[in-house]
Amino acid sequence: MGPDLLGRVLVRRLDDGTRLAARIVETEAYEPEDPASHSFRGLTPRNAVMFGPAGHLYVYFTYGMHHCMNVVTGPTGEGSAVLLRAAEPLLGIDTMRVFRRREGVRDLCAGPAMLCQAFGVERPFDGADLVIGRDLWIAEGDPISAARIATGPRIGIRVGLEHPWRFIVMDDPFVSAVPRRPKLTRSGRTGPSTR
DNA sequence: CATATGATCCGCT
DNA sequence: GCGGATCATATGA
Repeated sequence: MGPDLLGRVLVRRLDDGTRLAARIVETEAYEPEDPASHSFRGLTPRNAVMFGPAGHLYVYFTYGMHHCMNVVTGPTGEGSAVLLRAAEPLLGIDTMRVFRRREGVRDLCAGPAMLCQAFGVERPFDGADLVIGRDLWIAEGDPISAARIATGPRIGIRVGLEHPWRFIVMDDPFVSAVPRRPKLTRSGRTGPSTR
């Protein structure tokens, strides 16, 4: 499901009618048996939406200032979701600039928290139904062939690194920054070098 | 009640 | 490349 969201388009309609849209180029999958997943330790008020039906949005707040959004994927009761990490801005770019307080198009949606900020998605959207939603939904977009999808370790976690569940569109300039170097010894590269 | 921690970003070096 | 910002959430006393 993680790779299936690549190429699809996240769309938001603001109250004033303004439309925001961005093409998803980077995702990460989180499964219930995976210690890095918020669902790993069972259902809590915070992660309850993860255990609900697929197609809904799980929004969480972290680091005291950032929001991130996930698309729930598994059946009710399972606790699976896909984190939306980066996207290519398509519509409403000027509005995104205001929300983000950044000018560069590449600085608008190049990270999970940036994406949320660019779309104005915060806790109130937790549990939103993306299938029938009129304010936030996901359009089909253009599918990405498997040959153009690269995988690698997920970012910003300290457990579950054995699962290569980060999915990116190969050579796409809108993917988020490469992770903090795990620990370089001399020279050489680490992680999925995609830029 | 108290405290530790984080699926991050940004500014400064 | 590093560390600060900044607080909801979960967990233990």
